[in-house]
Parts: sequence; C-alpha cells; structure tokens
Amino acid sequence: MKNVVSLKSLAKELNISVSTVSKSLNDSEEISAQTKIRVKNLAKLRGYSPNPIAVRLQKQETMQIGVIVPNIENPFFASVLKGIDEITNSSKYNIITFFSNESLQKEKECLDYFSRGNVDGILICIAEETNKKKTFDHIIDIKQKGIPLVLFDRIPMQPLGFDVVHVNDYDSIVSAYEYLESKNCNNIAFVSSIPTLIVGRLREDGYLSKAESPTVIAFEDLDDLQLTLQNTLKKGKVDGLIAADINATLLCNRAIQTRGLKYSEEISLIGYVNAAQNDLSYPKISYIDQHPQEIGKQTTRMLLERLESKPEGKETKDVVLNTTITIGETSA
Amino acid sequence: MKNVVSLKSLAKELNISVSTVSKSLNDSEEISAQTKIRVKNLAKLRGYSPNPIAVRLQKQETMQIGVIVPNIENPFFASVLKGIDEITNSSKYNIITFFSNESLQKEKECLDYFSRGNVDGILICIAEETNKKKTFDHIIDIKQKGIPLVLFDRIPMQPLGFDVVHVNDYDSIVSAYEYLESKNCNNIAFVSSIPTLIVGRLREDGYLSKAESPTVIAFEDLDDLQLTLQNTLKKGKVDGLIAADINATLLCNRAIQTRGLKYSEEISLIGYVNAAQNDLSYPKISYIDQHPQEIGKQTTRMLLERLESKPEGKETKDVVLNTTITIGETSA
DNA sequence: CTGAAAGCGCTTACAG
DNA sequence: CTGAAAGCGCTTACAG
Repeated sequence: MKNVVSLKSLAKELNISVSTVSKSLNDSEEISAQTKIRVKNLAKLRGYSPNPIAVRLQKQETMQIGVIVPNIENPFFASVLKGIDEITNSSKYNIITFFSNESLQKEKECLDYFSRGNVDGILICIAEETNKKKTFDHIIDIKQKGIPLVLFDRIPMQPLGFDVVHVNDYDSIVSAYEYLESKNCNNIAFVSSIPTLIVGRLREDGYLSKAESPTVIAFEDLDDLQLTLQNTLKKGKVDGLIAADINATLLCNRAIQTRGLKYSEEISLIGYVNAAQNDLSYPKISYIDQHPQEIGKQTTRMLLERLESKPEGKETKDVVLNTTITIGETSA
Repeated sequence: MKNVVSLKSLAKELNISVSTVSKSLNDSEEISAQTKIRVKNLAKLRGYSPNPIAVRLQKQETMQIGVIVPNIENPFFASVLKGIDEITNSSKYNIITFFSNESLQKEKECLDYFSRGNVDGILICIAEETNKKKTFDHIIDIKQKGIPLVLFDRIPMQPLGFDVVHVNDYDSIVSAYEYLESKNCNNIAFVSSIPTLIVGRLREDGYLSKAESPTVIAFEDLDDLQLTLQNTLKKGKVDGLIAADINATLLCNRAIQTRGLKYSEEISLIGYVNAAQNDLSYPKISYIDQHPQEIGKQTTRMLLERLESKPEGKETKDVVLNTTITIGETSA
C-alpha cells in the first residue's frame, strides 16, 4: 500500500542512476536539460513524491515546529494557534501542537518529547502551574540543546534568555481605567480569576497604579469570585468594573445583570472576551483586544528568523504588542 | 548543537558493535544481561535518545496522525481537538493539525500533504465549501493510498467508504422540540445560520418533522438573520426558539433580550453554545450538548484501531453518539 | 551471545 | 554530463 514509486524505481525504469534521478528532480546544474525532462516526465507520470522522512534524515531537519499551549478550550489560545498556522503555512514547517492543560508535569513531558529530536523549534506559553511554582529549569534546558524557542503571552519576570512576545498588560489596564474615568466612573473595582498568573499580576498592578482607594476582587475559585462580586455590587458603591480575564468578565456581566443594574447609567464594565462571540452576544461587552492572532503570527515569525539565521549569538528580543480597546454596550 | 550521542558513538566508547548496542537498548533476547546493563548505563549517562527520524525511516511509519478541522476558533472544534489529544497522548502517535478555514482548496492541499507520506492516518471534518459543493473526490482518493481516514461531525449523505463519527442531529432537535412543547411552547420557530451545512440540514429536518406550521429563519449572513429574527419576534407570536448553531443561538438571545422579552414566561430558547463560557454567562442558555470531546476521543479510537489491525477488509463503521440537553435559564 | 551486512529512501561530494 | 560511493541513524535478518 505504501508509495511504491521511489528514486530507485524511477532510475530502474529509465536505466540511469539514482543520483542522476535525484539531481534531475532537484534541478541540479550538473544535469543536462534533456535528462531532466525525461526524469521529470516519468516522475509526474508515476506520481512520484519524495519520502519526507528520508529527506529529513538526510537533511538533519525535522521541518516541524513544536507548539505548547496551556488550554485549547480558551479562545485566546485557539486564536493564537490560528495565527501560528497562518505563518507556518507559507513556510516549510508544520506544527505539532501539544496541550499542557496548565500542568507543569505535562509541560515537561512535551518539552522532553520535543527535545528528543522531534522538532526544529519550539513555541510555548507556560502552564499556570509552571507560572505559580516558578519552575523554569525544564525550559532553560532547551537552550543547551540548541533548539530555538520563543515564549508568548505569559512571560516570566526574570528573563530566561529566550525571545518573547507579549502584550502591554500593565498599560492596557491603565488605558481601560482612564477610559472608564472619562466616562465618569468614580469607583472602579478590579475583578480577577487569575491573581497569580503573570499577566494577572501585571494587570492588577496597572489597576493599582491608578486607583486611589482600590477595590480588588480576586479569586481563582469562580464560586468565591461570584459571591464576593455579588456582595460588592450589593453595597452599591462601585460604578465601574475592570475584569482581568474572560471568566471574570463573564461573571461580572452576570452579576450586574442578575442584580438588574443598568449599563452606563449605573455601572460600566470593560474586560476580556472572545471577540467573535462577543459580537453576537447581549450585551456586547467593552473589551481589551489582545489581537491573539497577531501574537501567534509574531511569535512564529521570530522563531522562523532564528531557524533561518544560524548565528545563535544574537541577543534575545522582547516584543511587546499593543492592545486596543473595543467599546461595546457595557460602557459609553 | 545536534544530539551528538548516537548508537555509533556509544558503540565506539564501549568497543562493541552498533548492532549490539541497538539490540541491548531494545531489550533483545539475543543479548546477555551483562552487556545490556553496560550499554544502558552508558546510554543513560550520555543522555542518549534514539533519533526519531531514523527510527521512522527504518520502521516505515511516521507515527503521526494528520487532523483537519475547518475552524479552530469555533469552540466546538477546539473541544474535539482536546479529545483527540487526550487519546493520542497515550499512543505512540502525535497529531499534526491543519485548519482548512472552511475552504475546499485548502482542504485539498492539506490532504495532499498528508498523503505524501507525512502521516499514518487522517482525521477530518470537511470544510463548509466542500460540504456545499459536494466534492469528495480528494477524500475518496485517500483510500487508494491506503491511509486510514475517519470523518467526524459533518458526514456526507452518500457513504464515502470511511469510518465516521457524528451525533444524532435529527433526533437532538426532535428532543429539543418535545422539551419545549412540554414547557407549553405552542409556536416554536427554528433559527439557523448554517442552512446548507449537513448538520444544519439534519437539524432543520428534525424540526420540520415536528412542527405543524413551521417557521424557519435561516440565513448564512448574520445581519440578515438578525433582522429577520427581530421582525419575527416583533409579531409576538413565537414563544419558543430552537437555534441550530452557536451563532444563531447567540443572536436569538440577543434579539430576545433587546426586545425585553422574559424567558420562560414569554419565550424559551434552546440552542448550541460553548459549554464552558455558557456556565458563566447571563443568562445561561439551555443547550444541546454534543459532547465534542467525546467525538474527538471516539474518532481517534477508531483511527487507532484501523492503524493497529492491518486487515483493511473490515467494513466501515458509522458511529452515532448521543447528545444531551442541559437546561439553563432560557427555558423552564 | 556478538557482529558484519544490508537496507529504509534520500542527498551530495567526488570520480570519471 | 553521469554514476558509484558514502552517509544520515537506525533495525534486523543472518553468520559465526
């Protein structure tokens, strides 16, 4: 059943050597135009295509890029993946994607697999557990193996010596805060379900830098978050909400609606959402757009650059992409 | 930078042959316990791991499974992918994922790439364009190449000769209809943004089988859909809505809320949602759960079965998984 | 129990 | 311009 047509079979049929066939198909200068044509014609006729595994072994390249995302069911990562796909599509590489499911152990296993000669380069967003435990040795180890690696989105505070791509989380929240202020919000609270995540910390810091008497509602447990949120709204003081992540955003909206508060008049909300779905939802939530596809594209471009220019000596790049605020119906 | 430790280097260091090293590491019966230990110890010491590409070339297996999904930003497919990942994780295969972006052309390219010896098996959900044009030759061609392939979710009406996994779309809608009836809905409309998609047709047929005087609102263009929906609601007759897909579902909710209709009292809605987000949303929408992860798992299991038992003679399987209805706050 | 040889399907110096 | 040879890093009959 396997592809029975090979260089050898073509060579035999043409009564020439395997080398000549190979060179002809690769358009080598060494071969006469005539021979090339003969070879190519037969190759087409027989539907020949080179065995990719053999080529890889010879070229000492896997032509694959390993990608690790924490959670594919988070629309943010799905979009990042789409961006990655778009760029790799017009390269010789294709991607093999693993999901760490936010587990350090799983992340190690993936990285281990990749580093056993299965990929030429790696794209990774670290797992939540990795983030919390601040265990980065398994990532740093990759450097010794000489495999280019680019980190995206969740970037450890201390530089690890790799290229990184992320957004200006701190500033994004500052902008969101200022926007709500301009809409006459006087008592803006910050709501987060990712208090320990790097991006969560940065966003909270951005908020704290602006708020004079800050109200931070932060729980990883969504039930706790919801409860505290409800109690806070009950007091009736807060007139602006900044949510730090998609779950917090949805819960804020839920708490506001359940309580029957009117958007804009009584309270405003800005957060993070799944853009595609938000457009069809009610209400359309005002949100910080991280342009996840762009993150994926940029991350991939940087890896490809490393892959092409061998000189590893280059210093690492820290690319910060800008977010934008899209106004919906939860503020005005 | 490449892994400089190979069978050859181990053999040289131990002053034995490459074959002996290879056999030792593979725990061959032929080798003495003593030698095995010596070899394994050194291998561990040197951090040896076999070059996967060389192994694949020798074994004539890629150990990779190709997956084609129409759109990774659709949470349904993200969850399917998660299911696939879970099963492949405990197999020797890993997956390389391509996105057809609902394009027939792109789908052909992906399939073409796969069939050039890049994967051992294929999992595919056909693109919308493929579905519409009913062009399946590129898929059927895979059979000649002897590469096992399993179709999931969008299954062409005419059998293509492959294993398939899908849900009972028709019956799901019948159940939804009956459920709404039991909640005293008397005028149930059907809303769809996927009128030409296979699953859309089946769902519509399910609806039509129940409705005495059917109201079908179906547009691929979401603006058209929204407008017609609003006009229908304005008339005030409809007291139940069945949405055929996630976009239609969100738009139904939006139209209902915008119009200020009260759920349960004035109108009920049941549709398809992203389960994780729905749980945090307001309102929680009553929905048909397709258990997308299960679809992914089942699809993968069937492919692995084909991959293991060479006898291709087996007749193709048609697996239909059951959906369940999860009651939210948009009906009661 | 160990090793030499052939082979997986290619590419690429190197001869001729 | 063409081809024989070596090699990419493995595995596995087959001899010894």
